[in-house]
Amino acid sequence: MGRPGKQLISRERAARAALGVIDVHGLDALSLELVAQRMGVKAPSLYYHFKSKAEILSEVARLLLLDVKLPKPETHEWRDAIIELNLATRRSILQHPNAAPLLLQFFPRHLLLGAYNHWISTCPLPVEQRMILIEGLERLTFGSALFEAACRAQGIEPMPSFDREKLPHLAEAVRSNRLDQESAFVETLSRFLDGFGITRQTHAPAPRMSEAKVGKATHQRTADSPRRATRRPPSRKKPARV
Amino acid sequence: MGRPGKQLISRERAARAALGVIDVHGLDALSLELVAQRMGVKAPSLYYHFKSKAEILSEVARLLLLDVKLPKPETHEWRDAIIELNLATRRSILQHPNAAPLLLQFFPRHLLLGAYNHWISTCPLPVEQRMILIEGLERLTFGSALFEAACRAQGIEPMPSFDREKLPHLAEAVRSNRLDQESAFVETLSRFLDGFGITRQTHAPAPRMSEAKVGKATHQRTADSPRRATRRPPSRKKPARV
DNA sequence: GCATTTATCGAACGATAATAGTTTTATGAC
DNA sequence: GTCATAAAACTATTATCGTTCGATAAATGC
Repeated sequence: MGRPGKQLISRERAARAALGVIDVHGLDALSLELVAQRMGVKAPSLYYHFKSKAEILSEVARLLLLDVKLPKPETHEWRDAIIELNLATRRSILQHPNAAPLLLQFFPRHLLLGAYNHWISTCPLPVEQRMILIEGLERLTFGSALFEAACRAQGIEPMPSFDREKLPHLAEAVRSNRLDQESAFVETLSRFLDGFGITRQTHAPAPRMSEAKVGKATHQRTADSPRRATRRPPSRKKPARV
Repeated sequence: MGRPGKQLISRERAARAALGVIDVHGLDALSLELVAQRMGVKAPSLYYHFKSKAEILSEVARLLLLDVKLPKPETHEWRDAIIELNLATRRSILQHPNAAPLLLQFFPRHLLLGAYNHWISTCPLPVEQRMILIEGLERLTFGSALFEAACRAQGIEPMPSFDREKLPHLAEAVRSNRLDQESAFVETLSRFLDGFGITRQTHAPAPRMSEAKVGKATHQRTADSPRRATRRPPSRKKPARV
């Protein structure tokens, strides 16, 4: 064929094609031939733009984070904003559950450094604790997203079936847990931030047991506390995605 | 050769051989031929005991959790014990950084259910919060271990080098963070438990970081902490550390 | 002692990542 | 405009690896 009039392959286009293949056929079934086929080219041509299959996968991992839909800043205080950001990150990852494991091998942390710098600069904590907080959030968010992605990719439930008679306390705890996975994630973030003393900063004098917190935050739930149905993401206006 | 006098291959032996290969050569370089070679057999023989390579990898993932050295129970209160358990889990995983990613694809959660049942039964929280706590700990522990394993497997540092002039706040936070990865992990667990109001019960004289029992990062808590954690969002505090 | 089952091996197949060399077209200097 | 060079695709090929199949010989059971 020789050199075509217009360039057929770019790193971005190839990565998107690969992501598409992974979404449909799964990570194990990804072959360069499928990627090339989807782009209307032949497999070896990819080696002009990438030096290996791993390099393509690395680019796919980059895509997963590049596509994070950032919530608009400024509107919230630090705690709310960081929860929203991590939630948005989780949602983006879970849009491609089959590709998510790539984030482990090819984690593009440099993509995050700018954001980290910003969040650290406004973090209401002593400086020597800020890295701990940021890294903890990172592990929670990606750990949570990756494990749930793995479940979805395999079509299994997060909690496998087990003998309720043999594990009664676990069964009771599972039964009593009213939160879906996303709400549980937000709750987990909230608790972690609570642990650092980062609570919702109302401009009124600090309430002892603040109601109306951002995420899902948690009050002691007595048996008759009316619980909001299933999910209530931090932003009031944003409906949870399907 | 025909049938040998003594069975040469067992699922366990094969999984251990595979784990050995992975430790030395990495996950990508794992081939059935290397596994068989290490056992003194031929590759196709493995298919008498496993139906696929994936099944072998699944067994390897099981090994990673089976080999967790459980700390002796009863000696600590709930909080310390759960931190020790998660720390032990993390250490076990990090003994095989190259194999760790297998835990994502082949997570043997059923191995954990018995332990979860036990920890839930003694968890000092309202029942509807216990699952959130346990799952949060799971994500933190495995997320942290997997990401650090990935770093070690690739021989890179957790925080990549960056331009200190462009990201001054991040640089300052990194510089001020005195905790190594393991201590940071324990600190993260502690903060998360704090967020649930699960604080240390002992009123012993405050141990300094380096000599604390569980890791280095159990911070002393003021003696008036309520034990039964209904809800106590800790107000902002500055633990005197370093 | 003989048939059956068990647990290995050898050979071969198909898929696939990667390399090498070829071809055609666009680009830039004169 | 012409021409040399680089760009960007292709074809052909190789090597590796997961997997299957049939053969084989030792162990087991009646």
